Amino acid sequence: MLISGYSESSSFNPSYRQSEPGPNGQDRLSALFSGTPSRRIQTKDHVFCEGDMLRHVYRVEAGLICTYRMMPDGRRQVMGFAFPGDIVGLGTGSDHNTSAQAIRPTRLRCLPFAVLCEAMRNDAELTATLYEALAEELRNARELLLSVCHRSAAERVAAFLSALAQRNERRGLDSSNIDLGMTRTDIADFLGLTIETVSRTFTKFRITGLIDIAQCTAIRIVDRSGLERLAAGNISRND
Amino acid sequence: MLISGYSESSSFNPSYRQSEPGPNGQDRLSALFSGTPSRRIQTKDHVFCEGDMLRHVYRVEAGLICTYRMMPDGRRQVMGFAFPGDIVGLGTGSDHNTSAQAIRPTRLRCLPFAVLCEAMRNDAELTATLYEALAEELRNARELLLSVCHRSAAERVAAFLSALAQRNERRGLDSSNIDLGMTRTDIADFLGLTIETVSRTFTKFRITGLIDIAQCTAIRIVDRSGLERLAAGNISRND
DNA sequence: CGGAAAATTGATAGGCGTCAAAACTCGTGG
DNA sequence: CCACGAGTTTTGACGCCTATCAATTTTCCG
Repeated sequence: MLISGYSESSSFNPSYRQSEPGPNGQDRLSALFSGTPSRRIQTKDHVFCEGDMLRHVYRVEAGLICTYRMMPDGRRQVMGFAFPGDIVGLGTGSDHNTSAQAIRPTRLRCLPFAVLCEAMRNDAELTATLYEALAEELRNARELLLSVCHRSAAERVAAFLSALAQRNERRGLDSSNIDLGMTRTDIADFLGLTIETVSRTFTKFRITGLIDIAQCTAIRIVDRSGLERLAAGNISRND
Repeated sequence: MLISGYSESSSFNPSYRQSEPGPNGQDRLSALFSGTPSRRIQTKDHVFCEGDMLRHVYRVEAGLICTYRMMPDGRRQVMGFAFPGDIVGLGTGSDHNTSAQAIRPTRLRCLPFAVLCEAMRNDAELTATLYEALAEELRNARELLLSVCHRSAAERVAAFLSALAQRNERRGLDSSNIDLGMTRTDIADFLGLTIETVSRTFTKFRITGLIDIAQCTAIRIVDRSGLERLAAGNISRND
């Protein structure tokens, strides 16, 4: 399972750009962002809402953003979490089709969409990079769909924790001690479960020795391979 | 709910291309396809498989394609159905991340990916069109995620039938008499249900007067607004 | 310290998956 | 034209997983 839908550096793979190994689109995107003003927002503040006109594209500098959509009946589907380095707001039409909300104090850089469009018009490399970022989004959305549709609660939570561990690993952080940074509600809405089920599953993992829970939001992974086997569906559901 | 993940003409909305109303990228894409050879495949034949190298992009001329991914445990998630006019195979990295299989005799046009890339490198309009097609994919994947995660079986099936009716309507076809063209298994794997549940739901809809089932694959919609209310979740689940 | 929000734990019920069998569809060949 | 058989669909019985409702405990800040 992938956690963040948005362009994470390590996942770029602009395959259809076969030649021209020179300065790549990612660098150019970084360059675009580096000149922009930064903005600080508090926990629960919205970056944008579903239906808002698309004016800016954002890059998370610090903090944590979650993107979500609401159902007519008031339920919420979290689409992904954007960690520092991730880009939020790409790939919509003229309007945002998700809402984006900070779930802890966050610093963002804001790139006007018009500037990005103008740059894309003159820079095929940059366009290719954004195209790939979007393709990555799509892969993540499909991955999430698979996770949520065809997995038990335990498998979903295990996959979620594994993904966080992998993420920390890629970033050179501690892959055993995970700071969730989000509430049970956020996790539940991401995994298509209820907070009670998420909580019970955490407890079960603690009892079976897969994890340790120091505080609600600080998880220590004790048996990583066990967690990954469970996530992959290789363990009976009544474990 | 949207049925086909892929670029359907009516859904294009290249918002970030603000100027240049001239010949648009869609026309250019059509032009690219019109020179390609066409290929006929039979029901159950694969167009490509998950993990295959990305060599071609396809446009469905006639028939019906379904794209899907497999879970490690053998379960299948249908990602979408591609009807005539839809494009299949976009937006992956260097490999396909879904499989695509004909579920009835189908005719395709095959555009070599290298040709498309070359064209994109020289044609910002075309690139913009493909970018939008990808964004549309992403919207559809998210829509499907919402459908599948937070809706009851009846709501999902109702949404599915409504979407088919809307699709027929947009195409100027009969919006009441729907030819599914797919098996219960395909529908079940798309909606994240079992074939038994799909079948039972169809039966319940027939009994409650929402639909008529002439043959397994030929559905007549009797109470369209009822179906749409149900799809929207506005009716109690024990209806 | 105090109060609100979040998390945990428990009891219960119901929807949907699973297993099983019967009915139906449709293409093939006699 | 009818019969046959494989594949698909329908129907039924049953049980499990998870949502729901409810109460308590813990966490987090002011």
